[in-house]
Order: sequence, then structure tokens, then C-alpha cells
Amino acid sequence: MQKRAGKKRANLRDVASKAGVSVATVSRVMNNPDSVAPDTRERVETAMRALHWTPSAAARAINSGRTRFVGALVPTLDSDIFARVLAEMESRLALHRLSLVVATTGGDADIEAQKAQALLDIGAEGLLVSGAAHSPEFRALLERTRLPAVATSWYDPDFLLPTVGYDNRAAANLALGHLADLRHTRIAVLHGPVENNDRTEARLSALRESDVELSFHQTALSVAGGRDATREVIRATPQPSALLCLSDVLAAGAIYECHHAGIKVPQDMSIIGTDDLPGSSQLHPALTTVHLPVGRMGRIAADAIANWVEAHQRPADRLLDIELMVRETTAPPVG
Amino acid sequence: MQKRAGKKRANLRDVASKAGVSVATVSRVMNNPDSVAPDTRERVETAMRALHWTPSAAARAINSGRTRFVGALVPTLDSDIFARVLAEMESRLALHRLSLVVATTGGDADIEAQKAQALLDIGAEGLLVSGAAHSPEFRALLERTRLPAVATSWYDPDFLLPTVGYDNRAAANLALGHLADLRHTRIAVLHGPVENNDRTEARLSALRESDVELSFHQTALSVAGGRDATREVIRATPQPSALLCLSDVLAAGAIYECHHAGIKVPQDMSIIGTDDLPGSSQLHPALTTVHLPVGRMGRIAADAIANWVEAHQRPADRLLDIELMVRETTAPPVG
DNA sequence: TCTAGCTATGTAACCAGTTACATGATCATT
DNA sequence: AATGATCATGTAACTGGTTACATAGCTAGA
Repeated sequence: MQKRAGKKRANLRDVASKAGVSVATVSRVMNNPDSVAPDTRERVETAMRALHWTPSAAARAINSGRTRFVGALVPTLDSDIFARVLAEMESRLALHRLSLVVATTGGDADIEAQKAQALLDIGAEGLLVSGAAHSPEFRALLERTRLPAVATSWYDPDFLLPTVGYDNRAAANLALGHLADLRHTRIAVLHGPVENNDRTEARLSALRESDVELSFHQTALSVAGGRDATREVIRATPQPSALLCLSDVLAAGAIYECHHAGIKVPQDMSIIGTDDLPGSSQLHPALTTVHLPVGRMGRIAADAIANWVEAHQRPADRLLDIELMVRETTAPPVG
Repeated sequence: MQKRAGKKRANLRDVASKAGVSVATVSRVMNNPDSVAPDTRERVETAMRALHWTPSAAARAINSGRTRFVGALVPTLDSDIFARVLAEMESRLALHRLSLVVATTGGDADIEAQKAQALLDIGAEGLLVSGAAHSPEFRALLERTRLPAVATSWYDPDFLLPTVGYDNRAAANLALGHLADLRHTRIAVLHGPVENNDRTEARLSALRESDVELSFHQTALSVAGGRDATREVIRATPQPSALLCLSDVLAAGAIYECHHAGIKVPQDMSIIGTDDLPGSSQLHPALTTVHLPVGRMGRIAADAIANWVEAHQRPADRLLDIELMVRETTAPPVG
């Protein structure tokens, strides 16, 4: 009466009875084939195929206590930077036989907490998060569950979590220093939205504390946004002699717009970016920018979380070097 | 003698005994809090906190038979296109309360089969794959397990899996048709590697079958690759009057290189791309290209797989419209 | 020929949850 | 006061695997 006509997915017991062996034998065929006699193994494998049976990941996980995946929380996938970080993380985690579950937060700390909980609910063994801004709920979650988690894209040894990243303040200062060395004094800063972006915020705060006079221009984080902001900046009198862009995409827009407006780069306008995207060296003229080691960061963070998950070893914080890439878009101001 | 000093992770039974209730009551607090008296609930929640307890995802999954995540297999994350598709998929799947596990294949069909198995091993309920090239092992896996899976980035109603995508041959023909309409006759085709890239292959085969005389130039799929190929093309005599690029990044490189070489676009050289990346309309001059609806594709594929997984309904194939975006890089040839 | 040791396999407990069903207490109804 | 309904909670079976331990059959050494 109970056993209805098939419908349900087969389980290990079904396979065992079909093959005329015990459950232990079936399990052995899966995990330790050598310990089973060849003809028995054969029979079991035939039964598996006949029943379309695949072991249930959940049932295995319940015994091993392992799910073999970690979660990554990023503001957006629709950005060269995060896509590259994730690409590196994914391939690095694969080496540790770990998978990567991606969740986007839109930069919203509440959504981050929510998605972190969702990742936990589906069994993530660890978390990779980006940036410094996290909600109290998120912190509470980490403390309550003691889940291994590594923060990237910034560096702060005092943070609740181990951080793997670069110094965003230093990155901004490096760009500014380069322009100052060239004797630029009228500098406009182009940056993306600050709400929900602690990295931009850190860079801006470093600039604000410098003793150089700067004008700040917030715009959309896109090539078009860079063009818009540049259009506005070049209307000012006196016109700035340099554009410090906190992102390479803005710098690309700035180059286009200067070109469009007949302003010569770098003679009439110096432009410096931040990121060093793969295409930036191919812009015309080639973009001077601050190289952020995002690929390396992804690899290191992946190794760190893998080691924490597997060997229960909390990783050390890692400060990664940034580097000024002087190319063709910066020069001393004329006059 | 048995109960060692703590070490192990607490389970639901530990919480129950600590709170002085039964396991069922603890479970109710988690899943149906209203059915538990407020003070009892309070006691249970206190016990949970005290023991740092979080329910095991695996144990839940074993009962529900659900893991609530699907896997996505993409050639690479390091590409605007796939990053955007995944971004859309992720946010769309979140609406269905499904998570997305990302795996990259490098375009290698064997690695794809391998990673598909790995995704299955960790419990993926469905798969999103891209392109047409798959190994026999991969097909066998799908047939054996009957795992819901949807293929994207191309369209073929005869394929083993439901496909959601556009017609790559039509995309190439649309670009070629535009150049032909402008009366270009000497056209060079720039394309990325064909090995492990069935989409490029499909576009090329459509072009080869056309009655227009074309020269083909394979290069690296990057801005630099586009520049290299263009440098080579413009050396030829007679010089082609148009560059048909099967990818927008190549077209961007082509624009830069023409600019560099003093060739006026579109007067002396027409350039057309394929993809319509967000930055393409911001290039200078703005790139004429074939718009591929990758964002929409991601959303539709995500809905399709979610519906299949949840409602056991195999989705229908979906052919998505492509569109010619005429902007500033194409014009009739001079002379 | 007896026994020790090995191999192939089976039995049943176990992992950490969920849930059908049972139970006892409280409350309203007649 | 007896009856029935409702509510809060408990008991135990169940999910689908793994594995410690038991056992039967066979071989080899003394």
C-alpha cells in the first residue's frame, strides 16, 4: 500500500536491494571500491545506473560535516574589479576543492547581512566579504556562529575579521603625490557615489586631509559618468590642470571628453586613474594610474579562507602593495 | 566518560536538553515560532545563543530534499559579457530564494564535465551552462541524473537542453549586412580564438557562407588584441574599408589603433562591433555594433531554471532579438 | 587438523534535523 | 459535572547516507 509506483528518487537502500547487497556494500562501492569484490561491484554499479541514482549531497554532508563551498559577498558583479577578484577566487578555491557561491549586496549593509544569513542557511563553510562597512546584524552573525570570514579590498588589522587588501588612503595619496610632484596645483577629483562605498570614502578622506586645494566632483561610476563630470570641470575658471580619478572607468570617460572638447592630454590636462584595469594601458593616450593588485588579492583571500576552513587556522592580515603606473596621461602643467 | 570537554559543535538535542524541552519544540521555534508559548520560546532562544547554535544546512536539506542553489558554468568570469549574465542571473535567482554557485571552465568541455560533477556532488539542484560545445561525459551526466539544466548564449531548439539565447549566425549577418548596405566590399573580420568558443565559430561560419569576400584575422580577445590585428590589417593593400569585429573589445582596440595610425573613423575606415557593451556607446567615435541582450538572457534563463527546479516544468526554448545599433563608426566607403 | 588471519559482506547505530501522531492540560459548552 | 475542542509539548519514526563492529568463508601455517 505504501510503495507507490516509482515517482520518488531512488536512495541507497533501493540500490542495495536491487543489487541484492547491503547498504554498506553500496556505500563502499562509492567510497572505497577496492574493498568490494569485482563482480559485486559490477552488480551494484548496474543497479545504480538502472535507478539513475546519484548520492545525495546533503546526506553526505550530514556525516562529514562538510559542504565544500564558501560564499562571497560582493557589492556588484557588474564591475571589472569584482569580476576579476571573483574569477581569481573561484579558480584558487577550486584547487582546494571548494566551490564558490556568489551573492551580491548592491553595497547595502543590510542586504549583506541578509544574504550572509542565506549563505549560512544553505551551508556555506566560510565567507569572503568586501569592504569595511557592515551592519551590526552582520557582525552579530559572525560572532554568534564563529564562521570563518575574510574581508577584502581594504586593510585594517584592527578589524573584527582578518583583512586582505590594500591601503585605499595610500592609493589616493600616491595619485595625488604624483600630480603634486609634477607641480599641479589646481586639481579636480572625480569619484563615484560614496554612499555604500567605503573604499571610495577612505580615498576621499585621505585627499581631504591633504594640504592641496582640491575640488570634488561626484558622478556615476561609468565611462558616461566620467564624461559628464569632466564636461562640468572644464567649464570652471580657472580650469584645473589635472583630473584625479578614483576609478579608471571615470578616467577613461575623462580622456574621451577632453578629446571631444579639444583639450590635449596630457599637455593641457593631466589625468590619473585608480585601479589599473586591463584596458587602461590601451587607452589613447595610455592612462597613468595606481595599480591595485586585485587578482593577487583574490588569490590570497581564497587561500586564506580555504586554510581557515580546512585547517581551522585563522589567517593573518595581509597588506598588499600598490604601485604607480606612470604612462602617458600625466605631465607638468603648462605655464 | 563519553562527553568530552565541549569541543564539538552543538546540535539540536544539546539545545533541547539545555532548554529543558524536547527536540520537537526546538525545531518549532525555528520553523513555526507561533506554535510555541512565548516563555518556552524565550528559554529555547537563550539556549541557542548560549551554545552558539545554528541549524545544520545539510540536515535540513536531507529532509526537504532541497539545497536551494543552482550552479552556473561559464567559460570565464573575466569578461564583461559573462559577468553581466551572471549578475542578472544571481539577482533573479535571489527572487526565487535560490543561490548561485559559479564555476569557470576556461571554455574546456572536459573541465566543464568535471566541474558539473563537482556541482552535483555538492548538491546543485540545477545547472546553467553556456554555449553549444559539451563533452560526451557532460551529456551522459545530464542524461543519467536528469538534472534540470538550461543552456545560454545561443539558440537551438533541437539541442538536448532547452536553450535561451540569440542567433549568433544572425548577429554576424546583421553586422555584415549593414556594411554591405553601405557598399563596403573590402571587409576584414576580426575575431577572438575559435578553439573552445562555439559562439565565435557560429558567427564565423555564417560569414564564410556569405557571398562577400572577407579576410579573417584571429587575435587575442582583448583591446590589445584588437589593436594588434588592426595594425596588421591596415598594412594590407588594397586596404580594407571596413572592420567587422565579432566582439566589442576588439572594436575598441580597432578604434584606438586607427586613431593612432591617423586613419579617420568612419571616413577612411568603418568599424562595427558585436555585443554592445555598456562602454561602447561612450567610445569616441561611438561604436556601431550589434546589441546582444545578455542581461535579458540572464534573467530569462534564471527564471527558466528556477521554474524547472521548483515546479518540475521543463522550460521552452527562447530566441532573443538582437538589434543593430547604428552609431558613429560606420559610413559608406570613400571613392 | 586446529587455529590464526585475512577478505568480503552484513547489521545496526549514528549524523542532525523534521514531523506525524500521541498526550495532558486548559477552557468553553451544555 | 461531563464532554469536546484547542493548545502546548513530547515521543519516536523518518530523511539518506557513513561506519564501527560483527560474522562467515576461506587460506595458510604449525
